Amino acid sequence: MDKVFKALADSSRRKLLDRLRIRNGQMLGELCEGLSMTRQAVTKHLHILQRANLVATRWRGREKLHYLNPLPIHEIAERWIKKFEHGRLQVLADLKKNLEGDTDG
Amino acid sequence: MDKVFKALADSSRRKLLDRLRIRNGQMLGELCEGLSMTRQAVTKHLHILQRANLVATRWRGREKLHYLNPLPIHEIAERWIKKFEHGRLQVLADLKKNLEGDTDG
DNA sequence: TTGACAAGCAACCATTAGGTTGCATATTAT
DNA sequence: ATAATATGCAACCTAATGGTTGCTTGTCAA
Repeated sequence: MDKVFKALADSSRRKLLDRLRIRNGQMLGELCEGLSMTRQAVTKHLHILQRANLVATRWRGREKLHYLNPLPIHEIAERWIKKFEHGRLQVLADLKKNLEGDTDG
Repeated sequence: MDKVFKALADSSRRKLLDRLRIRNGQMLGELCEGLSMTRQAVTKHLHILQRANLVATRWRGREKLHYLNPLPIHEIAERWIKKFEHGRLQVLADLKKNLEGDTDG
């Protein structure tokens, strides 16, 4: 779980995931196109995404294809974010109450 | 958006949010209890959460109370994660197809 | 088989992040 | 007033992060 959060913390990596969502199965070179970063930098980002299990790869000859795995993101939504969404209105009510009602100082 | 992702990337900070979710409106000292970290470290984490708009504060005398704001988390779920959940099954189907069906090399 | 292409590996660098320590400030209770 | 409490501020340190460069390896096409 921590690896996923860490992986998602960088905007370049989120951009890479976005690209794969739009077109899955791209090779490294394709993913590098248009980015102001060296190939090596992209490689490192992709490795981090792989270690977080957000990206799976497959060789086709000399080409390495990258596939998005949205499951970890789904799990975060399910196991973590939902906790906070559940209490959303409640917490907002609390906040309002505390910021307004309690202004006695 | 980036600040929120960055803020959520650290497990200590996620823990602090958890604590506030369980009991909202805690002061610094309370949030420090039981953590193997100095008060200053916690302060820094809370500042990062504040800058990401995940935590709001309010002074009551010399005590600084901290309130959870789950809205940014909700927005991430809405604007970002849903994109990936939407295509989840599709992408998994693609992945399966590409990993199995195409094994001609 | 030679050259071009796709990617890997390793060393290095600058910046940021997480954490500590020491001291200052403001509020409360005695 | 004084002491204890609750927090802030600033400097400092180490390790991790994001990035670069140079060189090597493997694969495909001519």
